[in-house]
Amino acid sequence: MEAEGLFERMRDRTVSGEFAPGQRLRAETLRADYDVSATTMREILLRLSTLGLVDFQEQRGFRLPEQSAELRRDLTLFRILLEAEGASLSIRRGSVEWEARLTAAHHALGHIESCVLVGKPSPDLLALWVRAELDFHRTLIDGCGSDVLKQAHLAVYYRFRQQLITTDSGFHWVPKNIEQHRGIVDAALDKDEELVRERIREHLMRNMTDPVENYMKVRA
Amino acid sequence: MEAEGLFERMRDRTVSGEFAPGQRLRAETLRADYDVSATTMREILLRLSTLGLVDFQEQRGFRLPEQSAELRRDLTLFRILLEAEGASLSIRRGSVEWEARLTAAHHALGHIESCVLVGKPSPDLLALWVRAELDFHRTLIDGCGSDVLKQAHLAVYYRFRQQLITTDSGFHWVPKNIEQHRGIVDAALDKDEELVRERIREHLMRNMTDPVENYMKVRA
DNA sequence: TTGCCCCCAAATCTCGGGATTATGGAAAAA
DNA sequence: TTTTTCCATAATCCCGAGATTTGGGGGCAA
Repeated sequence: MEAEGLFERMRDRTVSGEFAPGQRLRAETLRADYDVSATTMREILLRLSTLGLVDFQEQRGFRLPEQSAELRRDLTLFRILLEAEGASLSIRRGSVEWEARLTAAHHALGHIESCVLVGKPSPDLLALWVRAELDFHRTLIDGCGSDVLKQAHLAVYYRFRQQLITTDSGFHWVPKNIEQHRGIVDAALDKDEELVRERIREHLMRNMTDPVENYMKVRA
Repeated sequence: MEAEGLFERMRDRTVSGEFAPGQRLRAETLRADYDVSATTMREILLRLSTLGLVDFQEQRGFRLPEQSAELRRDLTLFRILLEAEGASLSIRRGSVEWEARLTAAHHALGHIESCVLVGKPSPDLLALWVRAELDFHRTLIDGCGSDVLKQAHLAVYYRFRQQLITTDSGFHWVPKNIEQHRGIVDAALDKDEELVRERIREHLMRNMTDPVENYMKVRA
């Protein structure tokens, strides 16, 4: 079976909220889901552990990382560093094609968030939103010209998402999210690097200032 | 056999210059070096590929990444971003214990570089220098309080080192290196964040401005 | 009751083999 | 001579099973 698709699918599962923090991930159990051997599944889990999406201890197996406010804060600050720098570089390099893609990604994300506002929060809609949000933030730094930065950002994004699998079921933060995204795009199109940095910082900081008590688990 | 030690040993080999850029890394061949099976070695190589230290293509095996000036530039700029930010944060948090460790790491590195100046460049001395240089740059950001930043820095450092395995055999750059390291430490002890950032940038930029033609392969 | 040690069930780790796929050279056609 | 096709060789990839280690429960002594 194609191992590369397996890797991405398992990566998505580790950040989707399907597993609880600290839960053991037994290769022998997961193997049945894709009809592969335990060895192959172990391979996947080892690779995920290199990215920090799975905890691995020799002779003691795999488990999902525990949640921690400090790690959440750490990942948030690092995302701010990378996205602020990446967006700033993207602006400085000034590609019209990048601006077009950014507005497109923002439009798609905004559309989904509008749907969230009126309709009921369904798991499908949440999945769509997660994908659109990732696409938006990746596009934001996509013109920076540094593959290394983009690669590091993607890795930290997944860890960040994993730490936030307990997300608000009421979507009460959506209005402010729409406003912040628009603000970032506007500042980017104005080529105001400092303002973009500040608004990215403000936008990502939200995840830390909102009290954890307001969050509810969403499991598939 | 203990797989964790294997991983670190193979990681060091991929950045030591033992293998040529683009060289194939056959699990079946490498397995003999540690008396393990090809499966175990494949596991190690897969993990290294996640870190970017080994190229992996399905059904086409593993190989050492090619050298490229663009990648070297990219890694350098990213190191500057992380080290400047990490050092700045370390200064801001102002731990006396961190300052002590920084001066200690600088002293150790300076001692080795002094030996390099007088003696002949031996492979052992080169290995000592590599270790001391890594230790110095890790210590520089060690007080930043962000495990995520430190982890990302270590990962990019290894990729950077791998791209520079073709290092100057004459060590003609050592005097300037000593001067730059001292300048960074002095600025750090003065708690001058901006100066530290500028000197880190200058120090790391050296690896890009020096023409590649001046470098000679050093193989064990 | 408490603490320590031993033993057994369960899980992990490693291995060699077999199925699948890429590679490279030779032969045939243009 | 150059290009294309084909096939033998060699490597990769995946699997099931055996060897090794961990964790926990029961027994014995204090």
